[in-house]
Order: sequence, then C-alpha cells, then structure tokens
Amino acid sequence: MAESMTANKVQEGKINRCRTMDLIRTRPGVSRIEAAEALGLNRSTLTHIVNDLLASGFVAEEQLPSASGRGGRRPIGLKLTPFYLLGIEWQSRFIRITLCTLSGEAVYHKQVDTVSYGRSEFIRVVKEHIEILEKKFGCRICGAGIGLPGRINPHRGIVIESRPLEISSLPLAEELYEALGIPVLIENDANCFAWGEIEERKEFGGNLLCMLLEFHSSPESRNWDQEVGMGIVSRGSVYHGSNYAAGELPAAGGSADGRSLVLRNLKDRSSEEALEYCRTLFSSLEPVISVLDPEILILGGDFSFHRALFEPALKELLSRPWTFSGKGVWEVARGAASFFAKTIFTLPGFNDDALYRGGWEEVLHHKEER
Amino acid sequence: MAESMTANKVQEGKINRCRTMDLIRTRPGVSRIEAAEALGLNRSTLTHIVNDLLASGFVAEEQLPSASGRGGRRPIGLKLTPFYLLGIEWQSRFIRITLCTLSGEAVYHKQVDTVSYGRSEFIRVVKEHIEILEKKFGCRICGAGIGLPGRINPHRGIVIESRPLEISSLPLAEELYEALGIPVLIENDANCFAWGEIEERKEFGGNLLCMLLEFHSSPESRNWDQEVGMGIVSRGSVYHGSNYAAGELPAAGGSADGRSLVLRNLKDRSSEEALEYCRTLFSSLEPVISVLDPEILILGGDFSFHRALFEPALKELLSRPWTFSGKGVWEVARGAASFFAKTIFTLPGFNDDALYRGGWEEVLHHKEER
DNA sequence: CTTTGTTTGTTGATTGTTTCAACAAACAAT
DNA sequence: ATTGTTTGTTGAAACAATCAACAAACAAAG
Repeated sequence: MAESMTANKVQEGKINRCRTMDLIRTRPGVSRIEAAEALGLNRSTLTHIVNDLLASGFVAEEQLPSASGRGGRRPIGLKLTPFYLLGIEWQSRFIRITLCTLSGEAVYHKQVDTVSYGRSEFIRVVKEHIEILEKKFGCRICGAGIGLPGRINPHRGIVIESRPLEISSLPLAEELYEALGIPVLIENDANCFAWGEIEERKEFGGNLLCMLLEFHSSPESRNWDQEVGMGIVSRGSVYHGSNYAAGELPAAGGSADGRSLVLRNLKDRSSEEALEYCRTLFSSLEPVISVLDPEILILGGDFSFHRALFEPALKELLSRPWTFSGKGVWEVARGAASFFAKTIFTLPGFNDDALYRGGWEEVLHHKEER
Repeated sequence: MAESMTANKVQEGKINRCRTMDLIRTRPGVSRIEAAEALGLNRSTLTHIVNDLLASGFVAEEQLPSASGRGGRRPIGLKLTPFYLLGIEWQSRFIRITLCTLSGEAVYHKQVDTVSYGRSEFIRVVKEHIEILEKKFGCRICGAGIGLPGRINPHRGIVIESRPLEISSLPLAEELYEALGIPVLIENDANCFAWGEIEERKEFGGNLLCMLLEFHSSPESRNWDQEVGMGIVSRGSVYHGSNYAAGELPAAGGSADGRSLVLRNLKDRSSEEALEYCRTLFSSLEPVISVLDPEILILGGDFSFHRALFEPALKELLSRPWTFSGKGVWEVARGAASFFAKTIFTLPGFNDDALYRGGWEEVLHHKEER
C-alpha cells in the first residue's frame, strides 16, 4: 500500500487546496468569500481552487437558504460530495461501529459484544458491517479510523503494545487494510477521544486535556479492570510523546501508596465511593493538569456514562474548567472517524514514512478504484 | 514598533527563504546541495534563494577546508554575516548577560548582582552593557532575548505575573524596546532553558522535558526560596499551555502533605538531605513525567550547578533517561538568545499579533537603521 | 420600476516561486 | 589526457497567488 509518492516534497504547492478541502469539510456550506477570509487568501485564489475541486468532483455547490444580510449577491455554499467512513472503537469485550460522513456526522451506530480477544473476530465483524452498510446506504466506504487501548503508533499503523487486546509489535493497519480492502488508520482510544474533541470544540484555542475512563477485561485475571487514559491536545493537535506513551499513568490508576483504585461494577456504587475514588485519582493528577495548563478538562468514557455518580465528586475536586463529553459512549468511535478525516485532510509536513501521506487525493481515489 | 505589515498573510511566499536562513544559521558552512536536501527543495531553487540572500548581504560564502569525498566540484560553504544579540537572564538578585552570535555561540559572559528589584536598575545595567559591548566587539547588537521567572506571554511581550520581580500585567517587551533601542523578546526562564536545549540537542526528536531549579528572593519574606520550573518541548517547540502557565507546579514545590520542600543554602547540605528533597519532589512529578513521555529529562539551574550534591539522588530516583544541562549556569541566558534567534528565523504561522512577525528581515534591517 | 448601494464571485494580466533539463565548473583517480 | 563524479548555474516552463477591474445577484429606497 501507499505507493511511491515521487519524492520528499509530496505536494507543497497544493497546501491551499488541502486547507480548502478541510475547511469545506468542517464547515459545510461556506461560501468562497468566507473561505478566503478564513484561510487568509485572496477571493480570486479561492475561485481558482474551487473550480479545480468542482472539476475533480470532490466538491459540490449548494443553494444557501437566504442571503446573509442586507443586499448583495447571494453566496453559494460549498460542500463535499458524500463520502462515508467508519469510526470504530475496539475494546476487549465489545466493538462499537459508527458510520460517519467526512464532516463528522454519524449516521449509524452499532455496538457488538464479543467473546474472544482475537483479531479474526474483529475482522469478521467489521467486514460484515462494511458490506451491510454499503448496501443499506448505497455508498462506498472510503476508509476506517480505529481506536483501541494501548500504545499505538498511528503514523506507521503499528500496535506497540496493547495488553487488553493481547497484541504487541504488530503492523495492524496494514493487516486490516489487506483484510478489509479499505484504508485503515489506528490510534490510541484516549487520543481518538481527543481528536473528536478537537473537531467538536472549535471555540477553544487548541490546548485540551481529555480524560477517558474505560473498563477493560484484563487477560490475566479475566476480570474487570479500569484504566484512565489521557489525550493531550497541544496547539490543536494530539501529542504522542516520544514513545507513543504520552497520557499513560505510571501504574494504571495506581496511587502512590499502592492502594488499589479499582471501582468494580460502577452501578450500585455510592457517591461516597466515587468521591473517594476521584480524590485518590486526582491527587496524583493534580500536578499533571497544572503543568499542562489546559483550557478545559473533558471527561469521557465511564465518567460521562455514569455522570450522575461522578458529578458531585468532580464538582468538589476540580478547580479548573471541566465538562463531560457530549457524545454518550460514542466518543472514541466517532473520534476515530475524526482522526481519520483530520489526517487525510492535513498534509503531514515532512513526516516521511506516515501512512497515506498522499492525503485525501490518495484515499478518495483509492475508493473509486476498488 | 512593528509596522503595519500589510495584511494577514505576512509573506507566505518567503517561507523557504526563511527556512534557508534558519538552516544556514544552525548549520554554518552548509553547501547549497546539502541545504536543498535538508529542506526538500530543488538545487536550482537554492541557487536562486542564496543569490538573493547574498545580494541582500545577510549571507556570505566561505571556502570549505576540503572536498567531501571522492572527486567532484568542491562545495561552497554558506554562513551568516556576523550578527550579535544579547541573551539575558533576569532574576531578582542578579542579571546574567551573554553576547551571542545568531548561531548560538556565546562570545561574552557577565553576571551582575543587583540590590533592588526595580526595572530601572535592570535597564541601566543592560544599557551600559550594550554600549560597552558594541565598542569592545565593534558590532551592532540586533536584539535581545530575556528570560525571567513567572508567567510570561512571549508572543505579545507581556509579563502576566512575576512574583520574584514584583511585576504583573505589564507590556515589558515594549517598555524595554523603547528604553534600550533594540528589539526585545521576553520569555519564561525555564522555557528559555528549553529553547536552548532544542537548539543544542538536535539528535533528539522534539520531545524534551527541561527542569530548572532556581533560587529566588521572595519579596514578602525577603528570604531565599526555591522554585522548580519546567520547560516542555513538544514537537520541537516550547509548549506554553492556555494561560502561559504550563510547566508550573500547583504550589511552588509544595508536596501533597504540605511539608515544605525548601532546601535552604545548598552548600553544606548532605546527600541524604538532597535525596529526601528529590524524593518528595519527584514523587509528585512522576505522573507528570510519565504522562509527557519525554525522550530525555534535562536538569539545569541549581541541579547542574550543585550536581555533585544531586547526582546520587537522581541516579537512584529517575528511571528514565536524564542528563544535566551542559552550559553551567548560563543555560537561561544563552537559551534566551536561542529563543530570540529561533523566533525571528521562524515565520510565526498565522500568529497575528505576535511581536516581530516580520521575521529576521524586520529585525536585521532595524539594526541597520538605528 | 428604476436607481443606488452592497456583497459575491469571475476574469485576465502580472508577479513571484519552484522545478526541470541541460550545461558548466571543479575535483579525484586512472 | 581521460573518465567519472559531484556541485552549482542557467533559461524556459509550470504553477500558485495576487491585483484590479468587472459582472452578477440581491435589498431597499425613491
């Protein structure tokens, strides 16, 4: 996969085409003028670029409901022609699948509970869904973003280590590409959450801290375990650290005094227990939050699923701005789709050996060819 | 200062001129071909760009000692024409001044101990030095980078809050520009340290954690205090957080149990005391380091000044790669110079209201005009 | 219904950057 | 002297972005 790509300088000259596509994707219905202002380009530059994109078929015009204000020519809205992709959360006990547009709208949700940890079952389930969904929605799916627990190298598509899924040192993206027949990007689950929030919360400047509380079934004990993963957003992009281990706590949720933090079976827990749990957790997290100085703390996963349980504790303990994630339990799956979209619509600087560094052109053309 | 600058899109087209200048700065003696490879440009593009730069007088050629290997035309080295700038560390009790080239070599060091906390004394001292140094070295100083403790907004040149220097909410860079007559950039001291390490350690990929231990004289108690500041390097650039408070610990050096961490008068301390101090410090820092996943931890300030005292403790406590800073006590001052150089040789994306967003052309021309 | 003013979008000429391909220069080894 | 190799240059061509003038589309006032 990922053909030769000429040389080093992928397509420096097409940066503004790429930025335009990304803008149209994230703000469907923008006019040429608005786009020009947003991108800092001349009106005529946008006319040229949009003409190219219209001709290539990736962009379409749409009638806008009404004129903007007082007089003047009615602007013409721009939107992507409909492309769909999968956003998937892969945990040891379940798979959550969403079908999304490139703009991030989810048109389909499905959770599948699984019994084995194997990749074969995962592949089978996803393959089935691709077939069903392409029929049901009459579309070609152009790719999939997959969020999974553990240390993931999303640029090369390698799982460095995932204990819940019992995988280590595996070029998973390539394997899935061959098995599924569509481009695949993989990323850590908490980071997927973070990618989703980047797209969701444009009102913020680009420094977020996304905390994901997730149940895992640990292979050794065959028992429920909890893990807190953090997605760090720095300057509008997810921070991976030097070993793709950023956001991981020293001992999973372990406190300094060795007391276990596991809070089994969240249903039927008292708010006192939740408070105690959160107190221990956030006492070791306080310096982290302080040092990272995020604009806002976003809590997802089981934090937001059991929000009634956690809310009083969090209100008491957190001094900085914070909020629950807004997408129910689908943050990771939908975030994985956001990650996929964001990646192919952002030219990856000089990141030579990344997957799909040809950007959206490579991926969307691929869709048509298969 | 900082003239109109036409509009939004400063000079998108001159990115590669800028990148070329930065490369010549950081790798004096590069040939055109090497530069072309490093920047991902065509050979002829570099010929064009270098011709411009030669004509404008900012770059000069130099004879290289010998040919590279087996045959072929001897490459011509490129270097910047000599420009000097000041790198300054401003603490409550002393000022450290260095004179550096734009490539980061320091040609002069001087520490001045001060009695008052006031800006007037600082200005007087620096002004004197500018005069003396320009005579002594027969050069024009083209700017100054200044590192100081507290929360600093380097983009706008504002001190948000500096308790050691008793300053808050002050546009310091502008004030100093008018007082000193040269372009001034200010930045947090730990962050200056980090900027210096970015330039120094090119062997690393861009995720460092720089820890600076510094004495301060706190105005209230008129007593010695210590503070640990962290400079976070993410993807090759210093991370500032959302309120320019990144790298600050909750209560300055305070541990969870409220025990004071202050270790007065580092001379005549035992290694047991140092171990105890470090143990408390790093127990709250462990999650921070783990979550940031840096390639290496770099310890500076009084850590490296009293390295004999701290080394055994650090060897015992730190499991990740770490090292002492290599520049003695001059990390902050020289790092401030690196910060200045790095800033003017890097076109600041779309950071509209930053100082000197005209880049090196604005600053270096300014030097000639005054 | 016409006029005026406003905003959106287009057009063609122009500028500037980058590349390509061919060539010249400089050097080592045979 | 010849050959091969590497560095650097040149002019034509491709391309992207801008500017200024213009056309299109619309609202509101007369």
